[in-house]
Amino acid sequence: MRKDSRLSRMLHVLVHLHQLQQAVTSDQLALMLHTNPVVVRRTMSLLREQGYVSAVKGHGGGWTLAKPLHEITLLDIHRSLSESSLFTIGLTDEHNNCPIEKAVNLAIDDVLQEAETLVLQRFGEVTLDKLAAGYIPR
Amino acid sequence: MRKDSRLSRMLHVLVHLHQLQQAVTSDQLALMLHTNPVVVRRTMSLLREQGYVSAVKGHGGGWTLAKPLHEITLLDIHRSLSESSLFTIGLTDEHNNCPIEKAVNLAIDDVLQEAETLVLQRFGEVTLDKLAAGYIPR
DNA sequence: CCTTAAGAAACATCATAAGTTACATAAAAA
DNA sequence: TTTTTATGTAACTTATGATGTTTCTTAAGG
Repeated sequence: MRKDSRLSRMLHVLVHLHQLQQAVTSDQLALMLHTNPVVVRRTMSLLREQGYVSAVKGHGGGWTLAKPLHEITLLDIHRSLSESSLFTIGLTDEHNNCPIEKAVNLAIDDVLQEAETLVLQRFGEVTLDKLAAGYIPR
Repeated sequence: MRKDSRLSRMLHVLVHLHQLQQAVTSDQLALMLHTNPVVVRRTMSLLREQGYVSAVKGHGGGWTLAKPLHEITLLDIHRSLSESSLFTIGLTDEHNNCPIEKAVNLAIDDVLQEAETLVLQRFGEVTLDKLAAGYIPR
């Protein structure tokens, strides 16, 4: 299944922005991420809309952090990037009146909800300054 | 992100197989799932390889349960269907010597591992006879 | 031998993150 | 003012893997 690596990429970018302490262009970030500047703008613009970075056009322009790392969590970035489900598992909804399908979906969804809650909570506990310092696993 | 609905579909099929108590053809299952008999064979054959169902060719043939529902868990079926990750989030591995990328991946993976462990454990606790009886959420 | 069914190979479809092209817009420098 | 540098954005292409389809083979009962 295709993976969404935007969270990983953007976290990487944000910590680098913090360390460089100056505006970095989309072209520079694209080189860093082995990708395209338009992909960088597209993804970074989601973070700009939520106030985590700002962009300046023209000479000397580029991207800078709009908040200190310790005020940004993994959850903040995750939420900025995606409204879609965390899981590759999907439910079917083709038999509105079938009690078996209902029970199956309930059982799967029950577990996935619990796991999603856990992931979001953990993501909310990790601020980006912890990544800059070299993350220590639990 | 495209979802994998095979788990949901196969659980649905297995509980129906139990209730019908007779061989059901791929064509019948395809009608039930609003899909194609070849898709049914392809997916069911993964369960056959693990000994959860058996298939008989020819007249009166079709698919039957090879184990009682109470001896099959959601985890069994999930494992039979997929070796790939549960999550739509992927990590990047483009900068072998970048400590920031390492820290980012470690932080994300740490959380996802914990969540995956939880999901697999919960899936292992749910036997299919509970679905047949009408699943009651935790 | 005919019919019914699974097994299997080869190919098409679909959705979406990622990648690309092209052009508009804004700001600083020449 | 003109040029250069940068983001903003629309439109399109590509890659990937579950899903869907076609076609043929194999096996079993009648």
